[in-house]
Amino acid sequence: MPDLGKRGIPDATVARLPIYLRALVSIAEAGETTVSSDALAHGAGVNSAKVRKDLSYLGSYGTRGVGYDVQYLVYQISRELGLTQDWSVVIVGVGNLGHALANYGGFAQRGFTIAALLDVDTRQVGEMVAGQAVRHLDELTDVVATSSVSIGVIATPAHAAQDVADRLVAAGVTSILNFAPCLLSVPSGVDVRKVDLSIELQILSFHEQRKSTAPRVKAAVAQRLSAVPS
Amino acid sequence: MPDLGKRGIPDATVARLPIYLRALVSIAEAGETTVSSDALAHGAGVNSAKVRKDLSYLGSYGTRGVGYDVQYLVYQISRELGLTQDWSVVIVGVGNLGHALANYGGFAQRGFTIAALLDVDTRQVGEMVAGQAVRHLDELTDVVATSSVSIGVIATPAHAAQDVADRLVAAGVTSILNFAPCLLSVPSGVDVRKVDLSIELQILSFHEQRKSTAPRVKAAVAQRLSAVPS
DNA sequence: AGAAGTTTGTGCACGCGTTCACAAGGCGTA
DNA sequence: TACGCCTTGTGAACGCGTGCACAAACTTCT
Repeated sequence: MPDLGKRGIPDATVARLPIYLRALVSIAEAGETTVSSDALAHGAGVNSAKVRKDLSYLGSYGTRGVGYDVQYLVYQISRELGLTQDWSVVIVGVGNLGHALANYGGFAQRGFTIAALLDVDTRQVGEMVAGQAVRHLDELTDVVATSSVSIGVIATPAHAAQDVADRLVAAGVTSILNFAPCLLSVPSGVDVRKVDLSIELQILSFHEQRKSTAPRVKAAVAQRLSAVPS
Repeated sequence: MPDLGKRGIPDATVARLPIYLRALVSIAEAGETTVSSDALAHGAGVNSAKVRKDLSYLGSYGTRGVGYDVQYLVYQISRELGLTQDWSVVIVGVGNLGHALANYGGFAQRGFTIAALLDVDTRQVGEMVAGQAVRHLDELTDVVATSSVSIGVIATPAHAAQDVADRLVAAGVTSILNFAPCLLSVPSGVDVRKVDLSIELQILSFHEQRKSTAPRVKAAVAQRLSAVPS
């Protein structure tokens, strides 16, 4: 039993809350006003026991024999995740990935406002991306102060990432989302999450190789897939 | 003790092997020919006991009193991850994210060859991206067959992702990397890994909120950061 | 050769997360 | 009201992953 001294939600549960949230929005759009743990589990790709246990960490928001009120649950999860307030984000590095992130609609949709796009490349500075002019990295401290930025996104090459992280921390940013393929060193109290595109591919490669070298599995999969050309 | 019936490497270990690999390459570039579990742990951001236990699943490749031979370890990890062979990859969806992925050097560098870039938008088809002409999604089956593609990357909007996944599976792809923010349903035998940009931000939001509502922590962090303006 | 210093490989214990299984509780119907 | 049906909430067991701590093994120095 996790020692929740009144508010200790397990990390594994926190990581699933956004998934539940997305499933709930989808269910709400389908016109449902109430949802069972089983239906939500199906929409989120997990089993129902996990859903019930996860939601129980937030409180007893369900009704036995009925299920959960969709809108109420959306609100409770949003509140728990801190999505009832807006967060200002800076994106550092306006290469291909920076462009993609700046144009990704999923951010604004969930209350994340892009306060600025920054780069060191003077050729990029001034260019319009996603409705904003790219500004120079040296303006970071100003941007963080005036827009109350608490989250920084690093979309630079690996060799520049640590320097950018240091600047972000010095400017007062306490959460960093790092897309650069490298380890970041930050003081305690600053959260870093890492998204690494090539690591995901390498993990797939591992499993793919095992399929190739396990002829029985490979054959079974091939046969089933050819038998049912969905 | 994990039941490794001769070759059962734990998932948690597999997920760390690419990190060790990157750290090892960096160590090799620094001119080191041998490395201790402690040094490798430092480079990978974990503790040394974990490094030793992880590497012990691959075999006894170290020398007591000395450490691990860097080049040999690089080879063994590469082999275990299936990186000693080239993998063909198709990228479906050539929006901002598709562009970023196509131009990301980390793929080719690790033996992942982009066999084709596909899209349904006829305005995109024919455009040159990362040295390749974008082709229409209908050519998927041909591409998979002629280039022996086993990995598909989905970089489309969410509403198109399930259809693309179905097509990939039907064409014979058995591993999928999904960037679309939705749940994919695939037959067993097909591996799916998901990368979701906005979920990561929401997890950061959760922790950021807890910092705000825990004044003691917040104050301590702020004081420490202002005292040491790195 | 022997002793001292290093570093690996691993048995063991602990803790977190998952899953099962069921009691508790609410709804609908007669 | 009483009975049957449905769904939540959770205690308890299990399994995986982590980290400690130490024996085994190799190197270096005297």
